[in-house]
Amino acid sequence: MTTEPLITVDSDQPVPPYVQIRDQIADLVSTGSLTAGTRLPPVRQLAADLGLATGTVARAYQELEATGHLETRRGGGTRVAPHHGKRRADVLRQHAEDFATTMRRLGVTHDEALAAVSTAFTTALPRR
Amino acid sequence: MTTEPLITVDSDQPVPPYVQIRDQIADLVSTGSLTAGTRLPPVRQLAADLGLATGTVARAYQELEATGHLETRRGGGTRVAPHHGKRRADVLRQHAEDFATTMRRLGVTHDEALAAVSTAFTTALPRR
DNA sequence: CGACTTGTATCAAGGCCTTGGTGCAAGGGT
DNA sequence: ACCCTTGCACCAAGGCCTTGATACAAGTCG
Repeated sequence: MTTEPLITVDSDQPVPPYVQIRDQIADLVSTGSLTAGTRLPPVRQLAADLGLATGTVARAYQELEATGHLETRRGGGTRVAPHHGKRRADVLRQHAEDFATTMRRLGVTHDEALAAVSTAFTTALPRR
Repeated sequence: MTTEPLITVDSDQPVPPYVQIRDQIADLVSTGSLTAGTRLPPVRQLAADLGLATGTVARAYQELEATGHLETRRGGGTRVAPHHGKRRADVLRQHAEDFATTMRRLGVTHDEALAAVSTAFTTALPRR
């Protein structure tokens, strides 16, 4: 058997393929599973592997470049962008702010929110 | 001029009207702005006020009943459900778990996450 | 410098979701 | 018991988003 496929797409899921690809790669980059400079398969190859059109994969790559996850050069391929350290911090802060905003909207206090997160962290069982 | 409209819909926004209605009411209930037993306008009236079809408002009410925010009785109107205290706790826990899951996925530590939330809470400026 | 690799642009086709409008059913209030 | 209020179901119309396929442009590498 070949190497485990980097990306998989489940057509049963309601979320469109290009989003699945985008989010999966974003995760791999954010978690460090894909290090800076790592080259990704060309759009045609990945599209062929997944049974999709090139434009679909291209859209995923494109949005990932816009968010700073990837860097692309025509003829040179697509690679993981170098500054993902700083980006992770931004992503973390963004998530924290969204969470805080939601909590305030619900009328949850600072301490209450922290306690909930702490509990969730220890309890946290992956539910996927 | 009449009383401040409880709900408003902005057709320019990309999010569909029924979602806008649903989320706004959900917020009002969660924050306690609408207390248990408070009666909401009939679907026809709210629809007329907003320039929408009855079915659109009905859908919002329906989903809110499914999530436990509201209770509806034909002929009796739609009212805020009584147990929103317990519900708020559930919602809080759910958000906390989602946040924790995301943080783990990003490889963020327990302490790091708590610090980020704490910071976000003090910084948090409403962004609407 | 030239052929090849790779991402990009474009446009039509298809599907999914949302909305309007109308008629119906259930329950409330007098 | 009756009439009225109110939510619900249904169905067709319209719009937005996504996809496929193909042709094109821009770099790369020998």
